[in-house]
Amino acid sequence: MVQQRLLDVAIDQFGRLGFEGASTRDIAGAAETAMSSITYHFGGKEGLYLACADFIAEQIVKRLDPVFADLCDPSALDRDQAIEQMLRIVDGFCGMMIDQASAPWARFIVREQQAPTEAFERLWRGAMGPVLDSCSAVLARIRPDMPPRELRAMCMLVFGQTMVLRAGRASVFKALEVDEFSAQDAAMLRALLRRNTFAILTAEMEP
Amino acid sequence: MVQQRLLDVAIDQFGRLGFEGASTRDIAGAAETAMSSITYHFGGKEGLYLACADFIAEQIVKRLDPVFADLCDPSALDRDQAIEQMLRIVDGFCGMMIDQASAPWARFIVREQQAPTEAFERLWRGAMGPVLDSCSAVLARIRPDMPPRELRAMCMLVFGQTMVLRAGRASVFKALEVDEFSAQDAAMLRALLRRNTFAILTAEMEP
DNA sequence: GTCTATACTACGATAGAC
DNA sequence: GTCTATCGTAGTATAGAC
Repeated sequence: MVQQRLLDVAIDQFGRLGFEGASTRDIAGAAETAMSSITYHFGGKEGLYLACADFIAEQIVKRLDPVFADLCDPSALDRDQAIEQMLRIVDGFCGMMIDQASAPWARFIVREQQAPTEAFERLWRGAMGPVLDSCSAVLARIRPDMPPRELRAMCMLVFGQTMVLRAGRASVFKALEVDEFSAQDAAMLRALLRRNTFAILTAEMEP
Repeated sequence: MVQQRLLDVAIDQFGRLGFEGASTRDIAGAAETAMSSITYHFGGKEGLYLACADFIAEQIVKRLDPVFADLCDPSALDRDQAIEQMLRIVDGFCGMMIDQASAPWARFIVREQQAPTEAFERLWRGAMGPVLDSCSAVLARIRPDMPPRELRAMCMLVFGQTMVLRAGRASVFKALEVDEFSAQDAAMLRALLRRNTFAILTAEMEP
């Protein structure tokens, strides 16, 4: 499928070089098609860019689906169940962040966050917003005292611990003195993350 | 100073548009000088880019200096002092991440991390590496049982919580339903972060 | 639907006046 | 040191063949 090949290459190129830096010539070339296919299928460079955002949102939802599948009604969870659920969610994020498959998506998204455009709106509405809603619903069962905005902020901070594995990957590599994560590294990071998250979720309110 | 104006504009443009996306014409124009000044002062586009990295590293070290100033010998700290020190460091990071002044640096750095070049080496050697070393030395006093690589990984995860405030700022804004951080938002985030960090640092080793 | 060919614009680098 | 002028290259878009 030409469209799919174009999307795959475009996500990679836009992620690495940015919207302005990527060239439709190169994208079409790497997708082994003519430059004018972009115009035909997506209406131009910008249309291709937005289609990338939509596609990524779709993929993220698909990737996280198993994590959220058995979470039909968060308000039915008791505290311990909610904690266990939250640990599973964070571990799911962590897996996605460590996984090589998320690299192109992550590059694209991280770049969008720095200077958000219409593409970010689509990413948020399509994937990130719904995920945050689910997370804060679970967290609300653990911290019933917390106001909604604080719950959401808390989710973002916890999420930040996993995000650094992607958005700050070059630094994490330097810190661990490696060029890629070994299975042992991944296991260590997951274990640390689970422990940190558990500590955060179960801490007393007043330090 | 023409050089300084060029650096300021270049950090902004490179951060927003990437190396390939930014144009020396626009940079020179916004810095109110001729395009050929870039060749004269920095040897070309790439020289300017690397000079940006060096300048940012310098600024970060300067910005964090008060936080690390009274940390001459981390190995002399007892556990409680080390915890207090770590909380101060994280709060310092948090302040830097929330501060508008760090926005252009962050854009530049986050972009570099996605596809590291020589500029990232300079950022790491100049600022991030030394900061990590200091942090893990302090953390070692709190977790004397932890192997060095795990200490460094732990620092990165804790750091991730603050990094999300910059690298994932667009998402945090969405989560809090704002367009910029109010003083109250900043205070809430700092308080949450302090509490989370305290919980992580003082948690039992086995969850 | 997919390609080739082409029009038009903007890019980085540099030579040379001042 | 700073500017203007210009060269060669690479960008997007589009018209038209097949």
